[in-house]
Amino acid sequence: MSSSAQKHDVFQAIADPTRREVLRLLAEKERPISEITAHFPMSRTAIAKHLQVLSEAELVSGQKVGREKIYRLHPEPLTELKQWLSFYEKFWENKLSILKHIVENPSDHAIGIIEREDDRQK
Amino acid sequence: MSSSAQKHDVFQAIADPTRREVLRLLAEKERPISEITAHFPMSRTAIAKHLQVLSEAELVSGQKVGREKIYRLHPEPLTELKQWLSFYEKFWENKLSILKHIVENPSDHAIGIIEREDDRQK
DNA sequence: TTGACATGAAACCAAATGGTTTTATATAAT
DNA sequence: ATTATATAAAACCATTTGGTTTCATGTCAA
Repeated sequence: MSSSAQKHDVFQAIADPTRREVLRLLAEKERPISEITAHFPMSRTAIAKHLQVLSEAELVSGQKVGREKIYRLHPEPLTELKQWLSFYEKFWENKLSILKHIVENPSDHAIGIIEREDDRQK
Repeated sequence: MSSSAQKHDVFQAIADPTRREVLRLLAEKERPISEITAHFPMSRTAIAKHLQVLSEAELVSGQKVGREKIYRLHPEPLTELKQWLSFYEKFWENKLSILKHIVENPSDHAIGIIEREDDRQK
């Protein structure tokens, strides 16, 4: 895993479940690497690399304090994700609202039958 | 790239820029593989594999019509992304609103503002 | 000052990823 | 019937990814 900047964007950064869990941990509070590592069944080195990826995406930043390196969440880049999502929201919200309408008005979706029944009665 | 189901989730599916562009194209209208391929500088086979990944994440589905396979967008799985994002929204929106407030009221930015906003939330 | 602790850095590795080319098969059009 | 079109499937390949182990370095504590 190289350390050059700009190699990972926010989409790639959140693709990995371990990294998403790291973000969740840092959302609670800032933590040193070893404390983060304690939550996972893998080595400190592996976590350090995940932090590197998150750092390239600018979702976290680390500051050395004494012999520890304290990482903290930096959620702003997620706005890019939100923007990307908003484009698709209209699509699925439309679909879901149609579904919602059917569920809330169970009589409506048999209109054809009802009209035919009315016709018969005439 | 294997074809077994459940191997790719929505987070992985959208991590690749090509796949995001494929989604955008399918948001406009449903299209056969070759029409999608025409928008990219890579082979039809490569695009077919990307469609496979998107299909595993249930973001698209393909239906054979004659000799073509027509793919269409299936945006519902993006709700998972939206839910995941909503957890972090409060963080950055808080930060941005504080910044906005400071920008709009240059006179009264010391610490007091932030502490007062924290108090309101308690 | 001597360990113990927290991290950094490098070498290594297997598997996944993102692409290619080749070959085969079904359908449409002439 | 023949040919062109659209896709499928498989083999192959280089690079990236996600992990490891090992060794070096800086810092805190006794």
